[in-house]
Amino acid sequence: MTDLARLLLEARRALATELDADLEERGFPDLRPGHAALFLSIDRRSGSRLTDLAEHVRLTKQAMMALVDDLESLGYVRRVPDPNDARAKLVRLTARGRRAAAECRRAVQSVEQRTKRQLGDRRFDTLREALEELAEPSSAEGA
Amino acid sequence: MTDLARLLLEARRALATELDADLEERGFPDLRPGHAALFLSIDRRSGSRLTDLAEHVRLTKQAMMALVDDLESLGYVRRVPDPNDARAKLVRLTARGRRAAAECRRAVQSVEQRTKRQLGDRRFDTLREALEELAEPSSAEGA
DNA sequence: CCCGTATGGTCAACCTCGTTGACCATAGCC
DNA sequence: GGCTATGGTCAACGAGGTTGACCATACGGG
Repeated sequence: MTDLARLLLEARRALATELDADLEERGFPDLRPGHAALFLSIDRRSGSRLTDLAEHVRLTKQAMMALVDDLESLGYVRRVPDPNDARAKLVRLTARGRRAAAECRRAVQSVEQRTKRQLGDRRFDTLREALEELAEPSSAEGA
Repeated sequence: MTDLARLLLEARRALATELDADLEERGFPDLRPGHAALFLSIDRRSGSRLTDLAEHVRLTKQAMMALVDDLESLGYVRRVPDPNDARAKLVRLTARGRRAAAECRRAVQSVEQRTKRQLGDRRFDTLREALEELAEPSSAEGA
């Protein structure tokens, strides 16, 4: 079991490393896998709220904040006030951000395709399914 | 893909949390899942070298050191000089350590059994297999 | 016998990815 | 008009690792 846990960690790291390398090849060495998830979730036109992004990616808003801070300081994203809610801000892609988002999609696609090829569609699906079941909080019930 | 990575993380966390809770119920609230791996790897009679433990668990020796430091300060383990090699030390279970190790084995077994039941043996095996393939460094080749 | 290299353990610094807790400002209901 | 809920933010921390540098001992070859 401890090795299962370790395998989960290592598999994740392998995937992350691969995506990272892919992103770098595409000219975005400053983007890390975590950012990609944000790029895939953000609304391309109007932008998205921090809270919505966090929820979509299943992160705390604080964690999402850190990602947005990164991307903002790198010039991929800008925070603009939400016209409909003075508390909120919209995280909006800059022109550069739109390019990056597009490459992220491709990079993610590419890794996913390769993984599917490596594993075969059936095992890939089984893997995802099994992980979803394990990841559910309900797993650890029943003392 | 980014969600696959996330699932790997979450699945791992779920497993770790479950093991942690199990360990606590067994009276070892100060043990964390990382320690369990050590307990499962250590030679119960003569003890094991740090390097061997690290290798067995696929950790750097520095990371293993931290675990051993923990367990030593908690009184589960002692470092004794290796009679066959003045450079080396043997990490040896104390009496308390032996009890803890036994409970760790049971806790790990228990989580593993439950997981197998949850997933079914076939999917469990597929999962492990798939993870092993993904975790291999060879996965990310070919730019 | 002595030297160079390999190996075992250790220290220090750092990173990623995430968490919880506390707060403030604005929303929005009654 | 006040009360609670919500959006964003700051600060601190934790787990679980990594790399790099080092020192002492081991061990093989001249």
